[in-house]
Amino acid sequence: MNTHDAPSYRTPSSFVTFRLARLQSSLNAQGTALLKSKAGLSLVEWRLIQTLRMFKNASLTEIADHVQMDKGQLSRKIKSMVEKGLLSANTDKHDQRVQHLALTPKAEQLSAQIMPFMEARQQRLLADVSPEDLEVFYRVVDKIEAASKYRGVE
Amino acid sequence: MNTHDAPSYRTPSSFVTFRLARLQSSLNAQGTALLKSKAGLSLVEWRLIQTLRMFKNASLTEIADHVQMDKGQLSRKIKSMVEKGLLSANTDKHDQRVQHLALTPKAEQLSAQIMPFMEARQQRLLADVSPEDLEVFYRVVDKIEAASKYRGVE
DNA sequence: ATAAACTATTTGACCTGTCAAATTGTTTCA
DNA sequence: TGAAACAATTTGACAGGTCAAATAGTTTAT
Repeated sequence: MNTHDAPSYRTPSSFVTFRLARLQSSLNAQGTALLKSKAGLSLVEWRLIQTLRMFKNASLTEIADHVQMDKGQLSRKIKSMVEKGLLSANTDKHDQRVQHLALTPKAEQLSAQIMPFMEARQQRLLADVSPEDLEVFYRVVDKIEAASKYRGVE
Repeated sequence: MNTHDAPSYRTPSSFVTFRLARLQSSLNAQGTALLKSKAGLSLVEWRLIQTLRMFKNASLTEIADHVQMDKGQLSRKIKSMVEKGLLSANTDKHDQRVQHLALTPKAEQLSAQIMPFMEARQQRLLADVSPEDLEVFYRVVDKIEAASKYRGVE
């Protein structure tokens, strides 16, 4: 139907960033579909729930640090999750600006209900990866992430 | 300032997907900043330019396949890039639905101008990664990506 | 005590990503 | 041929992401 020219020099996917972007896009789609079908949650909601399961009573700013998410987005999302009955917020005694957030029983229960599916998914994703390779993989991810903080000055 | 409870069981970042999402978010921010400062391009524009440098005269659908991008988004983006003078489109002789897209000289020139910075960036990102580790890394990325196509049926 | 500096959160504006339906052109096949 | 099936692209609606400015509360330093 069409004839592409042969790759003249560097292909887009020889950029790590291209590969990772494509991977991420595919993972997002899979995660979104799974969460929606199993629990009617969005990926962001799932992430917040897991983060709060781990860092109990965290504030918006603390969550933002952990999940690397925009505070504006977070503010709105938290609001909607409180309205949906997934999160409860109560004001810090000493600093009235900060709200400590916690999961409601409803959210805890939803989380417990989906967790098996999400863990099964993780295992499927890594099914063919040996422990040694996985270790290398994480190490490389860490290195790339560290380098991605750099903002060039040249 | 606050006391987190100790991680009770599984931390969010023990999910590969969390780690990758965070990495991606950081890479996006870096790439966006670099492209904006060096050439006033968005990440998506850069990606399209590179894709068209590689697959000359590709159509929207072909590009969508390569970069794994939504056709709707692509349609709008292409339109705006044509308006900006970055892309030229001409209709296929045999099928009037398809437009073959190509870079304008302006886009070629912009691309050449930024390429050194983008390549330098890639090298910085991978500076501390040995070739062997990188190979393992890419293999794992491929495996995860393959597994991410799966849509569970349970 | 109080103005200035700082911090947490919210809000507004705007761009990107995703899904589904609509539109337009092409092919198949009775 | 011409209706049905198909394919490429566009459009609409809406969630997610990013940036910057606004708001509200707290701390610091005089």
